Amino acid sequence: MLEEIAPELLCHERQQQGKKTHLPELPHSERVIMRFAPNPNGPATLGSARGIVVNSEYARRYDGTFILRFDDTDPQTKRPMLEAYAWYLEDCEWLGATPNVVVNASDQMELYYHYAEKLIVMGAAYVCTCSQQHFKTLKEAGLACPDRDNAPKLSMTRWKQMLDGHFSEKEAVLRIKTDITHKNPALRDWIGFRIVDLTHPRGLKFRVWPLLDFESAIEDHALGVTHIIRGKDLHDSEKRQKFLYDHLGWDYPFTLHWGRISVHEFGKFSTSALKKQISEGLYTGWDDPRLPTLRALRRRGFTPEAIKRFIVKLGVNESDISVSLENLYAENRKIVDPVAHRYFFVDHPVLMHITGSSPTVAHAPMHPSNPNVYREIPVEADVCISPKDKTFSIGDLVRLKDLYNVRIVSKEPLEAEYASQEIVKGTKIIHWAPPDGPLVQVLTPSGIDLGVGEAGIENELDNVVQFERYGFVRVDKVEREGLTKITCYFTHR
RNA sequence: GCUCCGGUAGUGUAGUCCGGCCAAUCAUGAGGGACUCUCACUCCCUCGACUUGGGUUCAAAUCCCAACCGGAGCACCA
Repeated sequence: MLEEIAPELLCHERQQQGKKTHLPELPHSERVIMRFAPNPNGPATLGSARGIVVNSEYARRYDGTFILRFDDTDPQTKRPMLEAYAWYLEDCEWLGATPNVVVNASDQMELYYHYAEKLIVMGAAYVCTCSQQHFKTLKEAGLACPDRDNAPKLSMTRWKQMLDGHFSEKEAVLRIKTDITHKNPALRDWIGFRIVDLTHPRGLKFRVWPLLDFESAIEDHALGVTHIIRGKDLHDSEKRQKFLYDHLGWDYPFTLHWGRISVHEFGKFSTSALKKQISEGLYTGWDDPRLPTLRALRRRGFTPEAIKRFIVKLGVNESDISVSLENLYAENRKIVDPVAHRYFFVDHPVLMHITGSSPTVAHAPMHPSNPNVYREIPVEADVCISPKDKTFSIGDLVRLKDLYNVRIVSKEPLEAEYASQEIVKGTKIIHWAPPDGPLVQVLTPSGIDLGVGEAGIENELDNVVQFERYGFVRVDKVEREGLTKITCYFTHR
């Protein structure tokens, strides 16, 4: 209908949409194949989520293909972690970014060797036996290594020697010819392959492994990648790879870069640093609520949609950014608040003895939007309240939410007497919990809050609920033997 | 040191390509108020930015030059 009346309006709509999501339109969008290419040396973090979300969103927008590729060709320095392959896939799926294709770079070794040999034959690559230090000196002076002019045949012989064990680690590398006098030293004759005498975690027994620039360049072409979005730390990397594309007569994909992202609440983090801290016992695991991993955020009860919106709103910008999780909290709150059941939870509870009341049952709405659906909390003559709420004075009227009003008789010990039933405007309202309620511990990014909750929370396993006046939490674990014990992960206020 | 990139409110972002409609958008945040049996949600109001200095022009956030500040790469890591 609208297409018929005003097709240009629809087009406009799409433009607006692009602006609204902060992701600008991509050029050459007729055909879009994009990839996210992590090294699975640890689980996905909030930083990885940016790569997953932005790449997959673009693929979706243009009806293209989203590829998850594991750049796992370093068995040594950034050694892949076996479990992480599946974790990444899990996290992608969780974020609604199920890849159309999943590949392991380490499965493509024959392909890389094929091109290595092709380049050697072409005279575009050579085996260099300079020491690391010596080559650096030459490079900085703009001088070629003597091996650079070796005949392709000789280079090929020496390449085979790299493969068959004639050379040991560090004794020889395969370099890609660029321009030894290029004004940017970083681009001069870079290394395509090096020797690593360490079995790959996946059990692969190659000893000559490609470095990122080679692997990624070949792989992007093999997969038909059309658009690349990645960190600007790979800026020079791209220029290196373009030399390879020139050698092979290929066109380099369209690329975009983003700057470094640092999150106020997490500071700067790296997968390797986290790995170390976990092994030292600083954290309980990769899903410790204090960590910026997707597994941790999931456990804390963040919705994938909120993470997606949070990331998309950052846009794609080359400037480095420092963002607060408050933005993520706001997004998540919008999603979770309308549906999260309300419960009372009192941390570090203190007992309030109430006189003059008869046993009753409090009716508290599961959600403020519908008072007809409520929890029932039996109350005898005592409740628990939070010490934070003990700001009242003797004689003050205090409203126990959804229960009744009491008048404070004594603060030490805490005693009150029943005052009235109906709400009195202007009365301080506090939440409370029955003394015999389940034991609840809330794991927060800054520590553990121990307290008591109300019955019913144990039925919310895996759900995000709101502990009134405390914050949102995800019910993580329920132990029912004897006294009910519940473990929650703090989401946000 | 060499090479590259970036600088719009506290934070993130739109606008910069193709100067004027930008006394600069939206979100988040902060302050205030309304609503509410939550310090949540919702609604209203307020706060707050074009790094600096030159130049071009009738007109500059937008173009040019310089400076300053910030970042990245210069690994047999990704």
